[in-house]
Amino acid sequence: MGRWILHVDMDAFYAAVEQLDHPELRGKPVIVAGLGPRGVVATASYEARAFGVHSAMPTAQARRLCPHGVFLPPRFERYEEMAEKVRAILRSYSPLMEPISLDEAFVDLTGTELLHGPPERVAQEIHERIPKETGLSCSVGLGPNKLMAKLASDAAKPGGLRIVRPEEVLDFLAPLPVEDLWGVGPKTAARLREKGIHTVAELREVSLSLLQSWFGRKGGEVLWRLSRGLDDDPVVPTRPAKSLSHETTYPEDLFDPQEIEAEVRRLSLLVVDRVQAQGLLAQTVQIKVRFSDFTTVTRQTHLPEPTDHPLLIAEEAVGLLARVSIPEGQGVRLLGVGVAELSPARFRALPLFADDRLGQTIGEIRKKYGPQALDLAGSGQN
DNA sequence: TCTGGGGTCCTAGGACCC
DNA sequence: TCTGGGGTCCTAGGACCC
Repeated sequence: MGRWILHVDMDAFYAAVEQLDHPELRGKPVIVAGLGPRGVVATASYEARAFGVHSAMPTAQARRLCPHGVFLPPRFERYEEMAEKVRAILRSYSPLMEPISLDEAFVDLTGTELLHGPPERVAQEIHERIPKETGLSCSVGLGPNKLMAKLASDAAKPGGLRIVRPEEVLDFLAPLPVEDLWGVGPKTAARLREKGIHTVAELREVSLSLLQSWFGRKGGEVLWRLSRGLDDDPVVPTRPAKSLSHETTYPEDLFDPQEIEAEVRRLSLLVVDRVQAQGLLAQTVQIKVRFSDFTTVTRQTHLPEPTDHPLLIAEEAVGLLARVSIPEGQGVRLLGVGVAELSPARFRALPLFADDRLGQTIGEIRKKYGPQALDLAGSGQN
């Protein structure tokens, strides 16, 4: 049976929320960005895009392009609030609603016809309701799968609605540049371009076996299917997180080994706070170090048993740090700490030492009094 | 004033085993 | 005194997404 998948993409979401909350900013170039020396643009309003500003661009560059722009730091709690409003609207049409980020979501409308009418009409209704009820503009795409729904909403941007019916898929895809396909990024696009392949129509001419010889068994097959609009990825409302991490890019590179170690402990505790808050245990600890020249290394270790113990995890992270040799003359630009192999804490194994409640206690104190209440030796300010 | 932060997935290569 | 051939597990790196 054919599926109907809808994709909603909020237009310039963070900037639009700022313009909603601050009416005097409407019609002006608004740029939500990291404001530090190494910040990047999260979202530029369409007025700012006219100056060439776009997401992921260094804020410094955006300031040069758009000196009169209004630069604001992100207010994620507020965006989350508005995202939830949008999600509530979407959920009223199907329980199969999958948020992709704060500003995007898929809805599986297959089989909702008896309840809500034909998917084409539902798409129109959603497209009208979201601006009416939230004050924010959105683009809506409807297609036979996630791939086509997303490409349809891309084509509808900004503020439009686009429906791609199954029989229209191949013609719709044909003229698109390959990098429009989900999963084809700059590297893959460049490799395809070298081979003279620029559009999806051209990609479709390449045999499966040739694609596989270029991009591996799996990668080749994915490209082959994408170019034909084939995608059976299901809409999944919630998936358990597979990893949790915190990372920081420092305004200036770090050189002092003690400071670097203290930062790794600090990040570890931030991660553990989240692990405990979500009632999880982790069995893998990983760190990430980026040097002045932007080269990045990672180290990870598998623990003998799952844990949410702040000291244990922090010590593991510091141990991983010791396995990283910082190249001559390089400072540390970014540090990250993460955990993976997560499991629910209700399956916690009996503690090795019955009276070791220290880890729990640290977590409880930090929860009650905030992360500064109890830092590990060496991670304080001094 | 070059390049965020939080994720997912895939692959290559070495260790190890039979 | 080069070279087996799987299979699996683990780690590090990289591509990609928003």
